[in-house]
Amino acid sequence: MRSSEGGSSGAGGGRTFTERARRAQIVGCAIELVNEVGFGQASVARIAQRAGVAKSVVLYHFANKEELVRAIVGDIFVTGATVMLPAMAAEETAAGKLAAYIRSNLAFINSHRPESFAILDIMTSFRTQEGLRLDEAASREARPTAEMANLDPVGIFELGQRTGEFRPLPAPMLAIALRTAIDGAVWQLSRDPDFDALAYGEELVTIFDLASRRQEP
Amino acid sequence: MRSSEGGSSGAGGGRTFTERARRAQIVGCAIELVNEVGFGQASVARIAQRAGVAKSVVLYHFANKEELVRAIVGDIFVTGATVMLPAMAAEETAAGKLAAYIRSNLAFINSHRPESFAILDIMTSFRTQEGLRLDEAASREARPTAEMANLDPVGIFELGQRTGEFRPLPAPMLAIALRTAIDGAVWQLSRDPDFDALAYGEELVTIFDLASRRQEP
Amino acid sequence: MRSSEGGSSGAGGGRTFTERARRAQIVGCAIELVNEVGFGQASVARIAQRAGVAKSVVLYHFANKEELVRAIVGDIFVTGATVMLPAMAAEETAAGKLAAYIRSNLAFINSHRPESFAILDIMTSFRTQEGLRLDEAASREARPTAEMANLDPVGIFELGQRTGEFRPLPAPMLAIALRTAIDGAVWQLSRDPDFDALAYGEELVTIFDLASRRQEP
Amino acid sequence: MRSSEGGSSGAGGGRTFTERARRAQIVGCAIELVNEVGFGQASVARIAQRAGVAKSVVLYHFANKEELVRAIVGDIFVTGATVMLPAMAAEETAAGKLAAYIRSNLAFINSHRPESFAILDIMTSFRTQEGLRLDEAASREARPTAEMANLDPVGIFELGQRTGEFRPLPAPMLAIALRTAIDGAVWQLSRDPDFDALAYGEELVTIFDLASRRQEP
DNA sequence: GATGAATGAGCATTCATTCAT
DNA sequence: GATGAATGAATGCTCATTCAT
Repeated sequence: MRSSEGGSSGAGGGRTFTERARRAQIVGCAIELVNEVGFGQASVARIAQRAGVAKSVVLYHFANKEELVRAIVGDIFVTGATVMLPAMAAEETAAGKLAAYIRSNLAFINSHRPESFAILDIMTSFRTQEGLRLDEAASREARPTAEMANLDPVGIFELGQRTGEFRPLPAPMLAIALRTAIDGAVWQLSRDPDFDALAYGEELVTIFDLASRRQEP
Repeated sequence: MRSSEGGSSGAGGGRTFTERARRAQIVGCAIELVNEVGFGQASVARIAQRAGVAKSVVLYHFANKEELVRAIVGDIFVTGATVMLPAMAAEETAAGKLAAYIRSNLAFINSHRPESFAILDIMTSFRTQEGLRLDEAASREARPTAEMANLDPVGIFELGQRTGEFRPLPAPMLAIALRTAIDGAVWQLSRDPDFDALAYGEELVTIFDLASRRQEP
Repeated sequence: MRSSEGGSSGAGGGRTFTERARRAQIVGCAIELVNEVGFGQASVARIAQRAGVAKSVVLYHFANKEELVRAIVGDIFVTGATVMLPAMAAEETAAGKLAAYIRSNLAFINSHRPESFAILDIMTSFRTQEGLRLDEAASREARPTAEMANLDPVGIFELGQRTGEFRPLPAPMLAIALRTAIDGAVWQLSRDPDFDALAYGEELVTIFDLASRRQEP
Repeated sequence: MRSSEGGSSGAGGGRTFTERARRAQIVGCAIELVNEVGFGQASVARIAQRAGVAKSVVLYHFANKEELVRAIVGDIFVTGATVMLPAMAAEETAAGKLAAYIRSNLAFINSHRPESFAILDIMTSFRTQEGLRLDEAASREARPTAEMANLDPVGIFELGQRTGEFRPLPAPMLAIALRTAIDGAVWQLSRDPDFDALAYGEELVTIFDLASRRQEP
């Protein structure tokens, strides 16, 4: 019997080597599959088939499909945060952090396309057994998935206002606009693999710089 | 036997009054349901149940589920275009059209929340039998769904550059950023019904005005 | 879409002829199967197979397995009550009703063996989704399944005491002893088809007559 | 490799202390679980979980689930016989043995409720791989499980007739009625924990005394 | 002694779809 | 126009069992 605990934190949390390897393999195959056929068509059976294991193996390692989905999302968020948080921390000004946020996010998207497509699909398609989307469920669970919280750019806009770098602006709204504009790269990339995501990132840096910085008289 | 033709164009295209009414009723119920439980859980059976008709009635009026989905999306796009296109046409400058595009789009989202939630869900979740998303399928079908095309803001940015109103900018990228930033309102609204979508619209007007207009020296 | 309502009362309650026929056929096959392999092995698939229909047909007519089980049990109880209640009503004395209860019950068991075996198996094996046995669930449902209540012999023992026919006795305990002693015929019959259930009934009449009637000094 | 032999006789038959302890622990947990969720829901996995061991440990100690079930039933029967047989042997008359049989059986039921519930559930629900109930399988196996045989009250009724204590009566039928009436206490107790099983036993003593003893003219 | 890993068969249930009426 | 009936494929999940370590 395996497939309990659930958490995505704590490097492997007591799992054996074999288990960690299998879990990683299954998560990887699931991401690829979601990518190719969409989350709606990514059944446990097809995931198992793609991983070359029996369907029951998947459910041996993940208590149910929801756990698998959470593992996928957790994995990707952690990977993303690992890239983005240091990049942001390296900057001191709000404008610097903002640009670092955008650039590191788009670099991640560009180099982790399957993961990015998968997470966008899962976030809109997947519902927990209680009918909630994953982010809604997460916010109801007290443990607000530190990674998700830290990846919300609202803090940057608030900082910029406190320091006077930015014009007076509604930080939460700019955060929403920025986050979804970034998602636009994922959307576009999944339709056009030749889309230049990094250039798009630079354009977003320009847009949000122009849109947020204090106007010189 | 009914349920052929399929197209969403032409006011009811030869359909009887009863038929048009039934189709509208079913489409309406489907939108409500997608809204409540997500597209993944919106089966033909549940849609029929909600409409108070037999499951087979739904498939009498729509050849298959894909046709129903196309009807839903077509319906909403037409409704949206009916509001947005005149608003844009009433403006002469690119900046005016841009503001009108954003404001009319957010007004539509704000007053047609179920439709907006549904379309966002369908666009990411639904795949045709060949495995394509609806917009991908539409662009492959030569008939590129006039409405969809007209609602792409890329033309506005191109216009603004031709007239010199806007700074030199990559129009397609700004179009992506704008479209997805607008979608951000739908996302947020579906999590927080008290979100002020119109104020968000005004902020987007500000952001994209700052971000696109020619800088005065 | 079928398979709603649920109740076993009201002769066919609005169902079409075809539906009533299919339901009856499926219930019949289920009884036979429970009889042969035990309730634990009586899966929906095997029931359908035995009925010569697709598995989904069973679940088209019964919302889920629990509904099917309830239909089976309800059916048998109604049939049993139809035989037993008039037999008891025809007697005036408590002793007469008691003998009629036992004889009609054993006559029913003897002539409806598969049904009797099935109901005994279901009553001990089956649990509702909440983990309750069927009789426990029924008593929690306010609607205490009139048939079940009327088939409880406790009233007879109470009557006999009020009329003075019977010795002072704890009616509920005698009712339990009687009901389970009658079940003994089902148990025995399922092991030895040659067991003389009617003679056993006569012996039970003797036992419970001797055990309950007022002792002459 | 362990888990062969199978028999429930012989005090632990060559097993080590650890092994006997583990088997006893698993059997105990299985009884508790059957008690709580019913035999149908008592999977090997859940039994192992409750015992705090790996699923494979259960199947290391018992060749398969059937062996575990046999061990459970054997255990309980032995325990029951240990109480009941001496109680009966202490009496000389058939009436005395009869009363002792009933009283000791109900005392056992009252003080070993989980065991009693479990055995009733298993006896009706469980089928061997050949589709037989456990008692049917036992009688086909020549080795008729001494305990089971000795716990059949038919001998008492036969004795009572030979000695003239009892009226002419069909001993096997009274045995069936008595055994199942006793089971009635288990049934009732599992629905109502406050049921007075010992008083019920006294009532059964009365009933079967009245029902079997030779009538004085 | 004990267990982690794997597996295939089976489970109840849901699905979009077909078709005769 | 509408529907009841039926269906096969697929869904997520549980099961007892095997086996190498």
